[in-house]
Amino acid sequence: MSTACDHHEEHQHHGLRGAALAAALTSAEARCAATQERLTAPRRRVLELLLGADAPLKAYDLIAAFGDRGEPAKPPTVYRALEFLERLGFAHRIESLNAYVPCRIEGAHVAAFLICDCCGEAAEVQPDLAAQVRAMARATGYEVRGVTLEAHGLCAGCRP
Amino acid sequence: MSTACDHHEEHQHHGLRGAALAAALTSAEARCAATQERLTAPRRRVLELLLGADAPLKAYDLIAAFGDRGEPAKPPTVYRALEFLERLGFAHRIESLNAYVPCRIEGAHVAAFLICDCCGEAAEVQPDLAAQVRAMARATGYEVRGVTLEAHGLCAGCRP
DNA sequence: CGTTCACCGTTATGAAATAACATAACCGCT
DNA sequence: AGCGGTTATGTTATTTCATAACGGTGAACG
Repeated sequence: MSTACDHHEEHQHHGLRGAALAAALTSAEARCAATQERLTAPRRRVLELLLGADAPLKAYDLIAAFGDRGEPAKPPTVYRALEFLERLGFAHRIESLNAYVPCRIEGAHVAAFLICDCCGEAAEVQPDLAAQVRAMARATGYEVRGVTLEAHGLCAGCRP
Repeated sequence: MSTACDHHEEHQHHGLRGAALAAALTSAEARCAATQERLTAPRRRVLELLLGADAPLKAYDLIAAFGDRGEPAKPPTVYRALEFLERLGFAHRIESLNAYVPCRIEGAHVAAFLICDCCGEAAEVQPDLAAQVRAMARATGYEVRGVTLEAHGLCAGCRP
């Protein structure tokens, strides 16, 4: 599921549990309600799985974990939920991993990640690159609609 | 092959032809020779296809176009060549498209692209984001090994 | 109360990438 | 030349990732 890091002790968990998880889901419900969007059962379930995970999840990880007692979901169910969650800003796709993470930085932003190739951690950060990319785009008449920024390397815990 | 742009006349060609293509390949040979690397037949062929293309090519486009008279290559042949070309800096993978382009900016750099979602053009640019990403990384002890930056939007020719 | 629209479940298929193993070319050495 | 390590290629098969297409269901709206 994730590239395990054998030379370091277990990483701290990032996934939400119990009350924190429930609170995050309730918050998501509220944000949906505010914009006439519906956090339906499969969408909610996929968001729950993402929020509870300690590392980026692949689509087929979600498909396998979807059911309550081992029954997997059908691929379109999960892909449709992911599409919705991305559209509303609840989740991001990490292109270079074919994997998904819940959004960790609420509010308007360009999603950017520092990905550890050893332990699999993907830290979401908030770069101020809008200005630069915009400047470059303006020089050529290009209109930016979205930016993907993904750094690969080693996190502090995995550096030698 | 590329998302055609029906509301604008044909785009200028970016692909190299004839003498320019031959010169680029010869230059690549020279750069390989200087570092004890070998630009073998399949590698050269894949590079030739990338250099001649007007837009990012998918791996299976390369596989289909590989042979002289329609015979496709086997997937590993092309994937291995692409791996080599990326390692030497002759080509880049665009993660958000699952596609490949020849490197258009010689020399050390972080590859960055302004991708037009309408006509498929992918302009390589040279952002000065190393400083920013490095600063962010240093703050958390993260060691950067590579950065993917891909903007999606509309190029000047495709804007309404 | 019926239409409309978004959403869902399901089957099937398509597209992208790699595993695993066998063979061949290159290179430096004696 | 002949050997042996190394690098690259050929080949088959499989795995992983993603979407097309279609029919049914239920909330929302006049």
